[in-house]
Amino acid sequence: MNENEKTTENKILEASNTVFIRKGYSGASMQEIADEAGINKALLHYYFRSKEKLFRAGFSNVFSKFVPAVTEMILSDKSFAEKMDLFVDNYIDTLHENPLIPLFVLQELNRDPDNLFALMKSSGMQPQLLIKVILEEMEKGNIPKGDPRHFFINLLGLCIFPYAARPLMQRIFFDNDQEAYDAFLLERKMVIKNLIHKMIDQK
Amino acid sequence: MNENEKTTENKILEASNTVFIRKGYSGASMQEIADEAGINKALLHYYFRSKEKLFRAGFSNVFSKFVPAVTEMILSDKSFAEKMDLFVDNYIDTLHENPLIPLFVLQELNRDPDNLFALMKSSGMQPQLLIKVILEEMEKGNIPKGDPRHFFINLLGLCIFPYAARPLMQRIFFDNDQEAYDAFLLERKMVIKNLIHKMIDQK
DNA sequence: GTCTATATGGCGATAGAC
DNA sequence: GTCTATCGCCATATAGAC
Repeated sequence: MNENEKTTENKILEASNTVFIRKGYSGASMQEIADEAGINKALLHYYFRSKEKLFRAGFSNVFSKFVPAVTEMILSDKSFAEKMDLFVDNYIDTLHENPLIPLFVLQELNRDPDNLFALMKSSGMQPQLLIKVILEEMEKGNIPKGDPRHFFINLLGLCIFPYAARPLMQRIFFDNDQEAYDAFLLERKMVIKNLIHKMIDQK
Repeated sequence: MNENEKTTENKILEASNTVFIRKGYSGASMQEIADEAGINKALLHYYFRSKEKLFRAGFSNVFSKFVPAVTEMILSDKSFAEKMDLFVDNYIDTLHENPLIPLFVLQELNRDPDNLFALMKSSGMQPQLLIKVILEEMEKGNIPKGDPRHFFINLLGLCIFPYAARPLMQRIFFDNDQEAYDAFLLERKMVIKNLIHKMIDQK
């Protein structure tokens, strides 16, 4: 499907995601979204009545991109260590293709947490499943016992932070060299997997 | 100094930080800041000419809160492991007292990275110093060799992420129980220190 | 469905009285 | 220094022609 075959609705949704992610909710304007979509401002309201409704329509789509990495990992019948490797690889790849999403999610998460939480549930994400898997592994003695929530939040922080803080980190540590930072981000797959292995290693 | 003895300028700065941190730059309005400060909108412009200038005046102050944790650590003559412990304890304490700052910084970092970078330098932060310390320890053979930037960004991600993503994490994993999440955040001091020790442990 | 034109309101910023 | 009143602009949203 090329550019001309896209429905107007799809063009709007793509454009709105681009702009909302770039500028945040308050920073984005309907005019800018219309320009990005190559249509008129009034048409946005024809399709999505209000800015808020347009935002929500696009947002669920964005959020759901990160669901497959988790579910694929949980459903696989590999060992726990291999599941973690799979998760990190998938998650970083998805982040790398959608590098602006973390900041976008963090912003929205502050603006309207209830909305975000609702979207997360409707997107089919089930973090409790992962917690359950971790607890089972602890029971089986495969990994050290502890609060699985620390484990999971460690994992997320290690993966997400370098993307959310990219503009600053790239300037501080890489002379604002974009390619060098991209390479660094991909290196992190190995770094994080090694660290996870140390976390689940029994001494 | 009680509420009445504060200068108007100070009241404005406090109010602007509160509102900017709560709503982000675009989301905050001069009217809301004036209300928060208990003064008139025009007075904001009398003291700080523009919204942008008001923002910058308050921001440098906020950012500088995180500098002491780093410098104190670097200047101490303790072992590397102890330095890391010191850093984590100080950093998490500061985050805990200013829990909204991470998100605020991340937002601003996307809106105007150059401004943020300039402020960071003028606040006296010298991340290169930490990199240098880590490299020296690697040379001495005290910690495993590797890219010190991964080490540092791991550290930051582990500390900062749970604060930046708090509204979501608290809902997902703690039934939105604020006290439970606060306790969890403070537990992380130990969790992160243990993890750091595993990172610097030579097998 | 898509456009131009416009209504309506809030925004940042300023003028000027006190 | 502090206020009220207001300017000019741009935001979201709507009306109505085609």
